[in-house]
Formats: sequence, structure tokens, C-alpha cells
Amino acid sequence: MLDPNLFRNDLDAVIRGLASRGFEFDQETYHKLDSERRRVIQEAEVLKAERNRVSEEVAKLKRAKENADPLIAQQREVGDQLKALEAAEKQAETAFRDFLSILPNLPHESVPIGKDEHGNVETKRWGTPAVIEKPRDHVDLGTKLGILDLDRAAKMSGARFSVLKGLGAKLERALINFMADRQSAAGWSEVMTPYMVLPHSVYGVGQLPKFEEDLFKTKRGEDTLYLISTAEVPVTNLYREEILPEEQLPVRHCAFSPCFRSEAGSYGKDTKGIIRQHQFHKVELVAFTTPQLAEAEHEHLTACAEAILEALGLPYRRMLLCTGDMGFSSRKTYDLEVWLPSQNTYREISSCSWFGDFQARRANIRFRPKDGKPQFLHTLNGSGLAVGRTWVALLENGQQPDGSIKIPQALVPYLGTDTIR
RNA sequence: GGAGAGGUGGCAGAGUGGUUGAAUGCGGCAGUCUCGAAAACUGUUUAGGAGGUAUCCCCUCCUACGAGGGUUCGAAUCCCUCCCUCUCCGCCA
Repeated sequence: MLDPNLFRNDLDAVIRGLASRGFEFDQETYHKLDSERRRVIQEAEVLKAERNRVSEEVAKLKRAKENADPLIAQQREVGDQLKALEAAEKQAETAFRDFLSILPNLPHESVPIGKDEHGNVETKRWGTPAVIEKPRDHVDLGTKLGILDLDRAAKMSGARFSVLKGLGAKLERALINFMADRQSAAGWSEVMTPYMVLPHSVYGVGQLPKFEEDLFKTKRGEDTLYLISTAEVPVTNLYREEILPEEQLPVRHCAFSPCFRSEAGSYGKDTKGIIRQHQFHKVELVAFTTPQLAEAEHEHLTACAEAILEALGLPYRRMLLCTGDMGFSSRKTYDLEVWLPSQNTYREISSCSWFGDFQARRANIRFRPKDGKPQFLHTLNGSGLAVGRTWVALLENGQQPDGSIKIPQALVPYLGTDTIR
């Protein structure tokens, strides 16, 4: 949610910012909804003030044991009027909020303008891809090694699921522990949270109301519960409706979780292998901090994600996403892309975003400055990393001519072997 | 699943229809005292919204005592529904 004051103080900047992401701001509707809302609020408040004043007089009369009947009769009418007005007020308020809630965040000034992923800018490259003769892909490698079984996964759950076996399963676990250990050691305090959340939690991070079709949905009695698409959802909501003391910031959490995505509308994309799954694992980094520290925190968070790739010796590059390719809630995003020999290109393995106060305003997460009023804090998060895709990258980059996989030193203590064969 | 208790300000905890946005205590902040600190004393201390003035100092009004409805001229206080927490019993990885 954008700051309502922005619309009053600098409407042009809002319009320009939204336009840069390809979003056309409907000014006419905005003005209509805003003025209607204000009109109704004012009307209702005048009436309520009147009611409160007369009620007090009634109280005085009653206490003095005098007759208050004429006043009471007069008040009845006011009550009826108010009932109608309050309904109108609620409706106007809801309409206004609904309108605001589908507006994406405004890009930071450092974000390049662009229409789609072609506008993204590479800002860093690390590592040198090994020269591999006729590289095989992870499906080929994994299946032959007997550690990946896509056919049997399809038998029980359909497309976009996988079964890992033997050292494949252990590699997944090893990576989870490796990542969580590293990030905890780097100061990201570990949390484990629910994998099902109420709608307001999803709304808080900006995935509702616009992206409902991407989520798996389930029921508990009358309640709707969503399966989380990322640990960002529960972890960000850890502090909803709270005011954190400034000296506590930044608050940094890492969280392992499975992630569930219906991948609606992505048919045909990344169909091969386990790049795009309905269910995958991720170690997520989430930070809460002040507006002043947020930009530096974004760099820090991204560096912590990169540290995992570097520890595993996986070549990658960092992309600064352009306005047209950023997520709905994001103000600025770096994607980390890992080298995949079989595709002869870099593929996304982490996305590190700075949300400004966009999520905090939706979820009502604030901090109290040392002296002053509470204000919305800034939230950030990034994958540190996506486990399944790291699994893929390790197989493909570590493949040997004989089809075995060389495991990076740092991971050996977790996996218990330096080679999968 | 059964029975009971309860949800009030940063915390503890009063308050059963009329200046209660909320007593009291603790904590926090400021001051007095002190070389300084502690203690003691004094004062102060919720948030959101609309408007005014103006820009962030202030003023007026509205809203909020788990959430949503209802009763009433008027609700933290009465009624209904839901949510959550705690205790006991049952069941259970």
C-alpha cells in the first residue's frame, strides 16, 4: 500500500512512478473515491459530535433528576440518520482501500526503467563456469544416478512434483542445514513458522488481492487458509500490528520452509526438470529496519545470499531488475542467477527485494524512533537460497565425465561424502 | 470432543449503562536534590482518522477497552455470534 499522503503532496510523482512500471493510474476514479470518502466522514463526524454533546446534557439532567425526555426524543432521529451514514462511511472507506490496494509499489530512483526482463542490468559477475564437454542436465544426471525420480512423482501428484532418493534426498537436507547454519551464523536469527496462513497475512505482503490464483488454498471450517508461497509471508507477519523499538532494528530472521505455488499461467515455462515446482524448499532471509538503514540492508541481505553461492563455488551474476520486471510490492530487486551448464546460461536462484514501507503499511508494522511518533518501518527479504535450484546447480556444475557429481568442500560435512556416484 | 475462567494503555491491574481514553502500581521520559548515581519528591507518558492553522509545533472533532453485530438518547460496562488465551477431563504424533 502506498502512503496516502503521497497522493496529496506529490500526485505527479505517483503517476510517473506507476507509469514507469507500466501501470496506468486512474486519476479520475481516485479523486472520486477520495472526495466521496472525505465527504461522508465529515458529515458523519459532525453528526456524532452533535450526538455526543446532547448525550452529555442528558446525563447532566438525569444526574440532577430533571426531565430529559424532550432531548431523548430528539436524539432518536439523530441515531437513525447516523446508522445510514455509518454504512455509507464504511462503504466509501472500503472502496477507497480496495482501489489503493491494487496499486504496485513505486520504484526506487536507482531502478532502471524498462518494459520486461530485457531491461534488467547485470551489476556483478562471480566465478568462472567450468568448461564441460556436452554438459548433461540435472534430470539426466539425477535420474541415472538414481537420486531423482520424476516419473514416480507424477504418478502420485501429477506434474511439477519430484521425488528425491538416497543421496539426492540427503543432498536436499544437507543444503537446507548448510544454508540455515550459515545464515544463522551471519546474524539471521532462525525461525520456524506455520506453512498455512490466514488471508490477512497474505494481503500484508501484497500477494492478495491481486495474485490469488498463484496460491494454493484450503479450508478450516469457515476460514480460508493459504499454503505459503514463501516463508516471507509468515515471517513478515511475525510483527504485524506491532511497534518495535528503534534500538532493536534491524531485526533479521532466516527461515527454512517448503513453498507452494500453483504456477497458474506458467504452463510451458521451465517444464523440464525441477526448476519450477508446485512445492519446493527455500531458506528465506527477512529483515525489518528503519528507512535510513534500509538501502544498506538491501545490499547486506543480497551479499548474504551471494555468500552461499560463493561458499558452494557456484558461478553467478547479480541482476538489477528494471521497473517492468519487478514484483508488485517491491521498490528495488536484485535477482541472483546461477550458471546452468546444460542451458548455457544463468538462471534465477534468489530474489532479494526492498519493499520500503509498502508491506509494513499493509501489515501495520511500525517502529518507535528514539524520540517521536511511531512510523512504518521498511521490510526486505530474499532467498538465501532456493534449495531445489541449488540442488540442480550443484549437479550440473559438479558433473564429471563419468556422470558422477563432485561436491564442494563446504558441503561435505553435511552430506558425508565428496562425490555422488 | 466435554467442563470452567478470562481477553482493558509498554507491563500489571481497577472499572457492570452517563465528563472513564480509562483509577492505581510498575516501567519510560523530564525536573528537583547530588560531584555523579541510587533513593525520595514533582510533573509527564496510547494510537488511528477528518478538519483547521500550518507544514510537521499546536488547536477542534471523530474512532478504538480481542473482532463483528445488536439493545439504548448514551456501552469498556447489557445481549448475540466469532476468534484467541488459560485450567481441568478425554483423545493423540
